[in-house]
Amino acid sequence: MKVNAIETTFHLAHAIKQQLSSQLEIKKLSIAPMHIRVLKVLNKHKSSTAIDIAGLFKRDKAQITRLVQQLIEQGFVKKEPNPEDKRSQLLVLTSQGMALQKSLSSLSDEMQNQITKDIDSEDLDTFIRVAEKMTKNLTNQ
Amino acid sequence: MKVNAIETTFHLAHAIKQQLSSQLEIKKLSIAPMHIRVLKVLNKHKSSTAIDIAGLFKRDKAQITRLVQQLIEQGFVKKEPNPEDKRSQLLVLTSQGMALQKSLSSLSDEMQNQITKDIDSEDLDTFIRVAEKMTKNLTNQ
DNA sequence: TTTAATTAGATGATATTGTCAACTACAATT
DNA sequence: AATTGTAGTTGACAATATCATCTAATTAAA
Repeated sequence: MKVNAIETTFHLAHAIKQQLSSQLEIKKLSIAPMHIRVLKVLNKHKSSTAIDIAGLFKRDKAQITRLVQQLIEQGFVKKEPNPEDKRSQLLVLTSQGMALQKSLSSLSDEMQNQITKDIDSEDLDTFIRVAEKMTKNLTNQ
Repeated sequence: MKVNAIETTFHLAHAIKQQLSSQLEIKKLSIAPMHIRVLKVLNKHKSSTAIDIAGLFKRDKAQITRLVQQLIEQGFVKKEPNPEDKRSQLLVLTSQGMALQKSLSSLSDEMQNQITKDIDSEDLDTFIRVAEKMTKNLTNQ
């Protein structure tokens, strides 16, 4: 039977979201997946702007504005002036945000281990390489 | 640099959705991704019930009720009594639904070709196998 | 250098996807 | 016959996403 890469990807993405939300509930972390991804970016690339994040995730900037607003309301992120451009602001984790990011990062590691269980590392590399190539095939067409 | 299977999957799933919606717009097909997936299932497995679809996609049955209601309103699906259970109904494509499915299926084939371009078939098999294993790792835990 | 075009971000409107709880009607179990 | 379970519906609501429009600031062009 011919199997479909699109359908397979949708299934996997949905399974990840469900497992993530169940793990978040267990750990009493009340935060949505997209917020988690934003925190992760801000932790890795210090001093990103909203546009940087929009570009990274290929999302509309309006969505990023709202995600960031909510993270600020919750006290996980703060804005700092961007010396290079007065239109934009640098987004920085607060100490609360850093603490949350630490918990989220260990949860993410656990999930990563669960997902990749009994998959050999060569196959895993192939999976990543193929997934990235597919993404490229779709966006650079 | 360590790459993350979760993030990679999210990127791919999003790229697929964006490309799909852009292709649908080009082809003047005004239908949402989940509706497409439901039509596809009804085309393949004749006489499915709402619960079958919910199980297949691992979605809440409330969502399936609404997807099906919309497909019925649009004239693509009809309900037929289920002789085996008066609580449920068999969901069947109308002739309009079959016609739409045909267009969607060729669009899906085109996208499948685009996605898998310059990926050798062994790597593609590995991708599918690994993705399915990951999904299993997440759901059967 | 003034004008014109572009860009960063915010905001309103709206669509899609998803879940949970409560309900009805029917089916299966005890 | 009474209880329990299941199929599907409905209401409420959250999360994700995009589009159009606006402002203020920046950059490019005249």
